[in-house]
Amino acid sequence: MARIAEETRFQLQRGRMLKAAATCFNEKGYSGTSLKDVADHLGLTDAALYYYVRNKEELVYQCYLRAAELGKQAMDRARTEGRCGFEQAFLYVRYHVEIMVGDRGPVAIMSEIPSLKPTHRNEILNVSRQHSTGFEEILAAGIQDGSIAECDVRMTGNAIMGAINWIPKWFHSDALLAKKVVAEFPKILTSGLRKNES
Amino acid sequence: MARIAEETRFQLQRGRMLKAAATCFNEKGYSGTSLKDVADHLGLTDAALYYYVRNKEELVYQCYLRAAELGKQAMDRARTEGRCGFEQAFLYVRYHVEIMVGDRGPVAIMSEIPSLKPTHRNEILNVSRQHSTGFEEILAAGIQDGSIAECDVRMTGNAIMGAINWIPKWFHSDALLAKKVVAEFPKILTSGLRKNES
DNA sequence: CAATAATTTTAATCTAGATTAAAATAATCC
DNA sequence: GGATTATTTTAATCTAGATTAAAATTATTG
Repeated sequence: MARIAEETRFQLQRGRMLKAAATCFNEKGYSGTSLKDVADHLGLTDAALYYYVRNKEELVYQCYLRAAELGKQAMDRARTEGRCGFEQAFLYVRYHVEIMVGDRGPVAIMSEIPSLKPTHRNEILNVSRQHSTGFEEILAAGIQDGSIAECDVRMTGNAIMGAINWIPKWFHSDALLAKKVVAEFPKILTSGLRKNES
Repeated sequence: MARIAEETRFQLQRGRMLKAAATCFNEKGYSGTSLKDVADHLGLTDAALYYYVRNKEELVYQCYLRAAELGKQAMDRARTEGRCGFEQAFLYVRYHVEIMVGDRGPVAIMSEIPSLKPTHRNEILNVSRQHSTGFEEILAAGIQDGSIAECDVRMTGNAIMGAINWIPKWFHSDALLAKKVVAEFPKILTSGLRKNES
């Protein structure tokens, strides 16, 4: 029964569903998107979604999990490739932004974490915390290696990641604008980190 | 019938209600907060809220309007007091952040603009657009007067305001942390704007 | 092609929570 | 203190949209 092929098909649809859901949630808000809205994007019936997900809560959860995964990928890559703290921070912004405005997106804004069921909520919160901590470590490393000026890594991390997380609020699939964002955001968000040579 | 006093009372309760609603929306998410949740914060019954607001949609709308107003106040003040573009940008961040973490808050994150009814949605979108434009003008003025380095004002505005708007996501009423945020955020968010004396 | 498994639809329910109307309480004023 | 107005509660509805079960369809496999 072609296990591999079947799983691929299933997972493909599921992936499409998560993208459609993220699009809807970002554009129409959580309360504004019904399962029918998501299903319409896929040419399916709302009931069909239940084949892929237990309920709406799980749909949201999966969207957030995907968002977290993509963010982690960006950070891992940046850590591998960057040769100093500053470079890692710069690349992280670069790669994460690239994901948010690129074809792998859209990435769902995590507006509804509180209404996830406890297990899911905790998992998402943990992953998010790890992600924040990871970025703070990059900043701290940069201060150590002299590539980043002294700063409050916690606040700086919050500021930079907030700017990134907010992107879906004003960006909606536009290739030209996407280029601009990728070109500008990394510069803008890290130019303040540079060690001042005064 | 003491018009003035009565209106004061009404408006006081209404103001408390908006704060309570903003708190709930930010902490429990939109779908996660029922009118009963908001009412509980005030020691009232859910039905009582209908004396102050036509329905839930209008409650959200009022919260957003209040958020927009507070943001505008911060910007107006910064424009008046700042002596150059950079100073205005710095003060705007300062004052807006002060509001978001201070006693006049909390400020509701605008997650559900799409589910507002058209008139309300458009009004909020207009005000937001004006606000963004206002900040971009400050940046442009700073570039003109030489206090801010050349940059893409649109992207820079999006980055800085995104970082500010995201604050309620991780900040929850904590006086000590609030002090830190007010001390750090303005520096962090504007240090990249400075004209490089190289 | 028959059989089995995977996917989707149809057609009902089911439900939390928003909303409403009327009654009750509290405040204010002369 | 009695009358009038403001505020809140009680006790029903009402509803969009989530959920479910069973049937129909489509794909896959030997």
